[in-house]
Amino acid sequence: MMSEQRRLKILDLIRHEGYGSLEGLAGRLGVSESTVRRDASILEQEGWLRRTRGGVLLTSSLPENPHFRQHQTTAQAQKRAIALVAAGMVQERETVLLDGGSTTFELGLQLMGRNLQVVTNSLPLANLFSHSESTDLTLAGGHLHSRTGVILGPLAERTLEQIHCRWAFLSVAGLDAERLYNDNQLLVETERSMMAAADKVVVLADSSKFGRRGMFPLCDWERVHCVVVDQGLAEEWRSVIGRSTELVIADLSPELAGEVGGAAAASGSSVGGGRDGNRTEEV
Amino acid sequence: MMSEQRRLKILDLIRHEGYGSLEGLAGRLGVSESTVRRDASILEQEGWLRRTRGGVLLTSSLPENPHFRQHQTTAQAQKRAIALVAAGMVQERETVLLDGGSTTFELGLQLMGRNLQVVTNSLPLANLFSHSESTDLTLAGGHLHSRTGVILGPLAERTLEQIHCRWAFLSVAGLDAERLYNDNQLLVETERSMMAAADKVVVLADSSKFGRRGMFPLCDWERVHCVVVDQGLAEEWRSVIGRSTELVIADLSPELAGEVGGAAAASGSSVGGGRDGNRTEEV
DNA sequence: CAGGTTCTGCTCAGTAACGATCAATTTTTT
DNA sequence: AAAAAATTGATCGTTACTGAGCAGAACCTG
Repeated sequence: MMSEQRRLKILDLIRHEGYGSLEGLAGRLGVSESTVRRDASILEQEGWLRRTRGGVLLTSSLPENPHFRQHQTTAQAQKRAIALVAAGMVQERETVLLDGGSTTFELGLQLMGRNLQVVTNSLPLANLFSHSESTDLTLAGGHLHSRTGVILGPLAERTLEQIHCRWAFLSVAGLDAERLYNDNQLLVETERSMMAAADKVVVLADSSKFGRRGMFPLCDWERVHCVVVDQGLAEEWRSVIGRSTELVIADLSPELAGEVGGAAAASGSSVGGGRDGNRTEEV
Repeated sequence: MMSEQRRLKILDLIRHEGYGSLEGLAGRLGVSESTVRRDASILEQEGWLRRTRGGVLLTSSLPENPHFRQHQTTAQAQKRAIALVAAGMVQERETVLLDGGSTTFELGLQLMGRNLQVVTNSLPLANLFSHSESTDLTLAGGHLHSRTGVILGPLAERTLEQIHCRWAFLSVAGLDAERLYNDNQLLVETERSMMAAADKVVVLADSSKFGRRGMFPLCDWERVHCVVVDQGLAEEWRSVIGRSTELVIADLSPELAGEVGGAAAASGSSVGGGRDGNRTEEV
């Protein structure tokens, strides 16, 4: 039996019950307990589940789609933590605009199966939602940037002009005290259209992005209502973000990871922002 | 020659389960494990699947799509014959508009690797070309019809209004002596936009579609420059098609069925059409 | 708090799978 | 028809995964 497939099966097995004992899993999978223990450690590192004594606990709601487990990067767990918080902001039947990028893809995974209207310019995200019964999907038209799988250009902007959403979740290549950046001219233009189309603009950025600048400036902080970042963010940055932007830290602490249902909301802690910040979200 | 087909078959085989062991695939394909291992590496490089120890996993970027499922059914062979003829019409560096549907998907397979600008409203086709270096891809925006993987609606039409192509290859649900039909209102509207955007409108229809009517009329024959059909077409139909439309029969001669590369041109024989037909294509 | 039990991380040897290589075969070109 | 190229399958040394065993830590239980 293949290890990767077995790990998928472990996730599948605990999806419904939310918990699985090491012994039980070993029996059901036909492998030794050592192996399950090892798998559990790996899956925990990747942020899929949390180990408890004698078993494992699901941390995030998993999509039905069996092909969701992408190549695992070290930053994957952080990205998932960010995605969990962001998913908690969104309420049923709202409209959500999703940018391309690995973190927004994680958010897509968390949003699967919910009753939403999703708009995206990302081909991987479109594939993710393409079979979903509960989620309505609208795709931006335009030129496909083949390396990243993102649709860009004037046509995409034209599409986005026709649309209004409650939320826009964006990726960036970097951000500093003044503004945000991305590395592709067309992408920047398209993202501006996204920001114009949404009530609330949320930027998803892992902590490594802070202090890094991209080739093209995207916008100033005033345009961004909220930025979600992992707990790796250095202290000095927590006060730097402009006063109109709320800063949300997505911790990956154990007791919070235990929250199983879609209600992963409470796992973020708002720390930044100024007196007049947009604190409307119950994060 | 054989290898490319075998790789397609590997994708086909793992599409159902989402994974496949090297050993099992080798057995089912009747080749050695070494060969499967090589194929798997190639397919992984192309982004179709992910290798794991002992087997392969389908990549999330390629959703289960029904067009692959039909192995070598007779319908499949006919569709491929039609696609081969259609692919032969297109010259390098031209612009091609591809509708959704199983036959146009086959055409997409035939066009892979060629130097073209492709426009489509089909998610499966977008995925097909998304890895391609040689083909530029533009996607129509709009609402994704999840059952068929096709993008429809006013937004798509808005996108298509901005575009002009040399060729439009369309699918239909049925056609009779007067006009062509499809079964979805939105699809019909979108296809009309496609027809308006192209110099040459080519309909790909296997012979079973003739005499069948769909729910919504699409257009009359005057709007269609060419229709490609398999050799199963009954004699009585060959003279019925309107005089402005060229009828091309795609024969399924053995040596042609093997032709995979682009140069499948000579396999069609033009028989229908009237005195003033659009005979510009060298089929 | 003591004692027993369970669980854990770790090491280690056996095994299965891997990539690289090369000869045999088929296909294509000259 | 001969030469060249590509493809295939077998072999081999290396790598990665697996399961068992073991010492110590964590968890009841009285």
